[in-house]
Amino acid sequence: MSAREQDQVASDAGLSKQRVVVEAVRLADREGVDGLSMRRLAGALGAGAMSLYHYVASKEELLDAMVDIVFEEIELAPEETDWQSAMRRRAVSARQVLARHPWAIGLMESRTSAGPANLRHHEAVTACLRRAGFPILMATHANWLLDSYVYGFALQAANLPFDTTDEFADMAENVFLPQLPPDEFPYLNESAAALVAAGYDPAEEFIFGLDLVLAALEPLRAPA
Amino acid sequence: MSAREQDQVASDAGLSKQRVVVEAVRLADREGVDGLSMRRLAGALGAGAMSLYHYVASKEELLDAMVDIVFEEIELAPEETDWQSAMRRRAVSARQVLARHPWAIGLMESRTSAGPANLRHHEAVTACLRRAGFPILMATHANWLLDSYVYGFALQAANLPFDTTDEFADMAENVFLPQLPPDEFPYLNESAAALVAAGYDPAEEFIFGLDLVLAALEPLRAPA
DNA sequence: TACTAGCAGCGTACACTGTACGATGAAGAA
DNA sequence: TTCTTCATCGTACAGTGTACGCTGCTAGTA
Repeated sequence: MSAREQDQVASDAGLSKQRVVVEAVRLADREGVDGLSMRRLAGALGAGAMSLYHYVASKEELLDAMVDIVFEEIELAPEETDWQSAMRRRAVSARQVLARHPWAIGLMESRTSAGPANLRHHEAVTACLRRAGFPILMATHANWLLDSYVYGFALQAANLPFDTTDEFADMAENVFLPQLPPDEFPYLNESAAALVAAGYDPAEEFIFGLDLVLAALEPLRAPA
Repeated sequence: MSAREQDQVASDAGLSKQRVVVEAVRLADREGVDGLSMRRLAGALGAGAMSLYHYVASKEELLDAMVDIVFEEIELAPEETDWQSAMRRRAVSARQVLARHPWAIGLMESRTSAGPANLRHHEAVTACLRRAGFPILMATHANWLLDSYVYGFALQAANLPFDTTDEFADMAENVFLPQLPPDEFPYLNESAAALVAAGYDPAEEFIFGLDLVLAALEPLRAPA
């Protein structure tokens, strides 16, 4: 089958691995990963359940492919700017993508194989750090630190029920504070009240830690 | 039922929420969270499947309770030392616990309710930071940064197939390097080779980023 | 044209899941 | 004795992943 015909099929009614995986991502975004079953996915594609197995060896492989599609949405570290700007852009992009597909975070654990998109990111990040003058070991440390921060932040943000200043204030006053006995949790009470009063904005939290980490990494560069 | 009788039941053949949840954690450790079904759990407890529902409203609630048990294993931030030592101890303990129960990391996402053990940790960490002189907003930032690093690191470590210098060298030489075309991934090739040659030890990776973060947070303290 | 091979698609079936419902039997109270 | 309460569990049902094998279409060959 020629490449042209493949495109034809993919954009038409016929199935293809692309179409299956993309629709699976859409379904998981809409209904969560628990709502993703082979039968429902097939239904969304107007096909029979077993037809999917012509494009995907198993549900596990489907999940792997879904995770890799998510990685493809993340901006690669750009080459033309200074290393801190490049790392910041990639981290912010990753955070946005993982906020769009929160199910992908939990899926990364238990999935040993790094997909091709994941590998390309590691290469681009390593390239950026090495060109900025980080020795190999320091670039490895920086890679771990940055990825840990991004994934960990996304993981925490995924189960918090607020994204904006107003939502935070609402949750703090109507849910957190009433549930936290002041004598048992004095500091949490103090914090929640003070953050609400100060108009705390959760959306800015990510950048703060990110910039702190980037600044702390700066001295680890060797003079070029 | 008195507290004594409850203990009796818990330590005897009879069921109890404690016994159910503890056995569920053991099963998940042994077989992964996918291998944990109500029927298998009941079997491990020598009971019928439906008996579990007298102690747990649903499997969701069971998973919540399992996550909270895991949090209980993490050392609370000690009060008697300087803030950096206290934070380091807690972070190292959390990393160890999450390495023992890797399934718990993926479970945290999708679980909105913070259990009591989780709340106690946040209180203890906040208390430590506040006493060390961090203003409320800075303590919040530090909390996010430290937790993100710990969880993100645990998440990454959970799907890596190596823990020691030897395992890393073996994987790098026999799996990574043969799979990475040098022209497409020049920097990853260079890094893998250099790290193997230098006897890279993955076990030390966690402390490096942790100490870097702690040092970067130090200047954010306000003078007491 | 007729025959064939390969292949996309899918219907059925099986072992397994979470759990609703109701039965069973034991223990204690009246 | 009878009644209530409660832990335990058997059965059943809808839904899961997927092995197996049947269709019908298309391309190629003779």
